[in-house]
Amino acid sequence: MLRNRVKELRARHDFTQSDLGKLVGATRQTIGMIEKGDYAPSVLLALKISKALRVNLEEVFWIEGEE
Amino acid sequence: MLRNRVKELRARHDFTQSDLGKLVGATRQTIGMIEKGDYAPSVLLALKISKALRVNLEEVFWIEGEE
DNA sequence: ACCTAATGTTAAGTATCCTTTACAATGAAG
DNA sequence: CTTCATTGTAAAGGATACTTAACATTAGGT
Repeated sequence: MLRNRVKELRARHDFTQSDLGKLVGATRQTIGMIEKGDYAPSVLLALKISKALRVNLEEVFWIEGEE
Repeated sequence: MLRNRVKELRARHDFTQSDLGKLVGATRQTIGMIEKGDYAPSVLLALKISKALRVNLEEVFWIEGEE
């Protein structure tokens, strides 16, 4: 349902999962799970992630199948 | 921490809490709680809400105190 | 071959979201 | 004043997010 580009955008900044986790106040496991698509983060964490990756939230997270 | 303009934007569309809830697949109570700031929705629900309100997610939800 | 950083992946537990049900408060319309 | 739609609120429970801890795998550097 929810898709994301966290892994791609994180790599673009040369952040490790740990780096990004620290930047947004989450664990590396949480980042890993989100990248894998295992679960959808809260909007709070999603906002922090998109801010850390310097893009709009919709460029990181979007609903699969929307037009 | 998380602030939002759901109530204001919902009124602008003449949606009741029930209307918006049905549009996004949530209950009116959930919408009410979000408007009240009682909790931060999932990014999935937040995306659906911003889509129903026809604005970018960041125009509906934002982190208090960011520059 | 060894060491280390990074990632993958599980399991268990805590925290938070979200629903269902229920009842109260408000306000507009008759 | 009554009726109805809307909203506020709260408790209980189910679903999901997130953490901590642990161990495995991969890749690079020495």
